[in-house]
Amino acid sequence: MDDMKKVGNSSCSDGVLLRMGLNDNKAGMQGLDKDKINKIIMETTKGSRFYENELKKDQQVNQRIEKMMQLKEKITAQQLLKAQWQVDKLVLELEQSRNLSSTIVHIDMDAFYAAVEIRDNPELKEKPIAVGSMSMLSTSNYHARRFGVRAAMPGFIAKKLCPHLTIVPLNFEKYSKVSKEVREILAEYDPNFMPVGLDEAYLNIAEHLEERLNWPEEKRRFFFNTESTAEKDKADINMSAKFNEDGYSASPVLFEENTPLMSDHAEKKDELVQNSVVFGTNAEEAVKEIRFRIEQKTQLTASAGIAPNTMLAKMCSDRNKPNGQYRIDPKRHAVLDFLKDLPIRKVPGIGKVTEKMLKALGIVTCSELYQQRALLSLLFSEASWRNFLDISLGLGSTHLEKDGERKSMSTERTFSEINAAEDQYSLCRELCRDLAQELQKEGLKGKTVTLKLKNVNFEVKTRASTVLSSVSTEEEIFAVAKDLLGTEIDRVAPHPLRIRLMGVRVSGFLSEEEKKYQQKSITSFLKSGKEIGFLRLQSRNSNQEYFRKKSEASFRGSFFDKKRAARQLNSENLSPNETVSKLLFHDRKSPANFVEETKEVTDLQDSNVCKIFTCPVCFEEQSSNNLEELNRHIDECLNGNLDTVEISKYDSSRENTPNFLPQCKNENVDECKPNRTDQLAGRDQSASTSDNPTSNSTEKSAQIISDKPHRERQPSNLCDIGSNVCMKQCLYPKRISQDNEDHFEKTEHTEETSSSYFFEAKDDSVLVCPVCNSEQKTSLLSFNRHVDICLNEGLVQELKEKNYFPSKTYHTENSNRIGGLSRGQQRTNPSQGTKRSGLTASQSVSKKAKLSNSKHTIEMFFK
DNA sequence: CGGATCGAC
DNA sequence: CTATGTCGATCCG
Repeated sequence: MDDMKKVGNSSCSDGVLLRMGLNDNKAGMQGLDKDKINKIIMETTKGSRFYENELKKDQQVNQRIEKMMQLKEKITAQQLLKAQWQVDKLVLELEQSRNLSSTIVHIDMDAFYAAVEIRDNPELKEKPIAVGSMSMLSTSNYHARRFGVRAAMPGFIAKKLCPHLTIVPLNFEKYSKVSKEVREILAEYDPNFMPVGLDEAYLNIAEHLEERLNWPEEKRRFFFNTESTAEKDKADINMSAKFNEDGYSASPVLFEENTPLMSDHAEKKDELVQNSVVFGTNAEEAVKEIRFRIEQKTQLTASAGIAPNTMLAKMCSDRNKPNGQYRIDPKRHAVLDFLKDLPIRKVPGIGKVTEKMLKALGIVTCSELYQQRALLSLLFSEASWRNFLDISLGLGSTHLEKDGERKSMSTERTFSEINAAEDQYSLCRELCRDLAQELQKEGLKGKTVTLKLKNVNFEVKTRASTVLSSVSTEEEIFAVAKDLLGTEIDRVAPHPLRIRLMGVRVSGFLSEEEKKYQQKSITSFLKSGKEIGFLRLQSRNSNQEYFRKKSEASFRGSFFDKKRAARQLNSENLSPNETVSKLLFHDRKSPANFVEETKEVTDLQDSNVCKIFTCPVCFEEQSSNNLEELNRHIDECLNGNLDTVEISKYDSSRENTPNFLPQCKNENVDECKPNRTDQLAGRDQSASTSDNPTSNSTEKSAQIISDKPHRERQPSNLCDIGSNVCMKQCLYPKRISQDNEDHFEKTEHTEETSSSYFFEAKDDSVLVCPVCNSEQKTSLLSFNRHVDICLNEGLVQELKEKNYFPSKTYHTENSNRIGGLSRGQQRTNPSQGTKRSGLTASQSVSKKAKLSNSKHTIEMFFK
């Protein structure tokens, strides 16, 4: 059987090979052709747990696509027409607000980590190298890429592709240092530039260009670095050659807004002789200057893109990589020309999945994306199709936003299987400790703790819990996380939880306001208590009891999880001494503590000291100094008013989604969408609707638009014009700089990541199954599976019987509520069977469980 | 709010 | 043997 499979596998790979194009060994001895790369990857990957999971994910995407296609079938011509009309109305508006006046530059260091390592160890030059570890690579040099060695590929596979590959371990400190050097240069051109990771940055050089116009030549002259090793000399020569070329290669200055003075170019040649170079005043020259200076300073090359907005600039920097640059003129037609045949995958934000879904609709290039705009508006969410529209029109951010406040902080680790609960708890605690440390560095406290688990089958789960009082210390976080972990352990009991990754995240941070409030109210509150002269005589027991009472009454019981008691008992399978006591009674500073204090104070009812109290729940000052009343108030707050608190916080922290579409008023036309009419009919009651009760005619709509001619386009990204634009903030790095734990490497991906190296057959060739001879229009991945299945008819039958091809029917079994989601079957509509394309993990657990005839449900999952 | 997914680096 | 870590956004229930 095993042999059979092996035969099947290799014949499958060969089949793929044969159909995928026959250009053998174009790269000659120096590399591998696509077929060989795919074959090797396939061979080393097949059968692994990872691979199986990839298959599953692939299937899920296929189901999403299927669902989308079904939706598409139901769309009537009329609906499409109406959508077209509406979208085009929006297009007009967007077009009107097109802003071409910014000059955005995207700088991207070439193969950054690899380049740094090569620079520091010339031995590596000319060799294929990658940076990372045997389990994961961050980047590779261009030589290695010819062998198919790419970022986000595990090292051991890379080694098979390229046995001579040298893998250099990561050295973040070094990269950071180089990055800093580069940033020093960038800051001269735009003090507000926006770094992205260590190797990329956006600049808005509009101001610089203006000033630059008046700069004397000497200010634009830069010298070659002369103190040199042999290598460096060589580099310099190459450099000057390159810039010489670039500098004089008929640059399209004709349509430049900032046309350089004639003299700029004329003198350059002479200056070169003197070991220096003078750059012109236009954007391209300025960017060449930046790249030149970067190379002189760091011996590393960068690529750059220049365009009217960030999206375009980024795509431009990709164009002439490595060590090149490209500019899109700030003209509408230039933008559209650039996009015309550009594959959507090149667009930042369009990843593997979106690409595949759009491809199913026949959309590959940006112009096709535009052509299908009406259809897309019916098939995708509003955020999505608006984004698509922006893309196809070449619209993007024309200014660089400061990083907003961070929204979450997390840490996670991958390890070889851990299945002992005890180890899992201590690991969890460790993660909480690290996280707490980082949180405190930034003075953050959050209300939501999320636990992330990945089992040995690579299935990822997250479990979150939001508490009332914010957490920030190890103990506080762990108090929440351990419960989440506990529930997951219970869930699979008596089988062990077999995990390969655990992570902890804290989110829902308090705003500055809230922090101050909390601080003030707590301290004043406690101070009040102290002045009353309260004594600590509470026994732990009574605390616990009070605690439980409160929790039962409190909002959803979310904070004081009902399961706490159960968990207390359950955790005795851990080392009793340490764990139980630590798990349960450590939280002197945990949220619980607050309640304790509350009780202590409020218990002292007969005290008669005059003080103003601030309620720790609603933060309101209490007019009464009567402790009994205060006590009652707090009780009320804890019981009833929580909703109010929650809501007000919700309101203040959430922006409303702006809706730019004029109201969909055409009731006489059929529903705009099969399913989501709500999204077309905007919630935005913009003036236009009142002015134009029936915005049916095109003239009317044109009217609407000209009424507010230069209305700033509100970008789909809400932050763009957010209220915090004015907040002058320094750029603080969001990344946790973690330098501990050498066996848990932290990697960073800088280029061509996207994990798309995995079976991505970019070619469009139709795959024909060598067994059943049918054309397979699926991905290589699915194709592979198909052939496997074909090779074994019996298996096919069996799978069919077990309903493995879920295109038809299977129902949720509420008995398998793995995710803790109580999803009853209030829906009896049979068509619901089709509605389950977006399988959640828990759902797919039930699916799998069903497959196995419910013999085992969860066990097999964590097997 | 919680959970999953996507996408970026 | 051996398939990352961190973050934001979005969608759905």
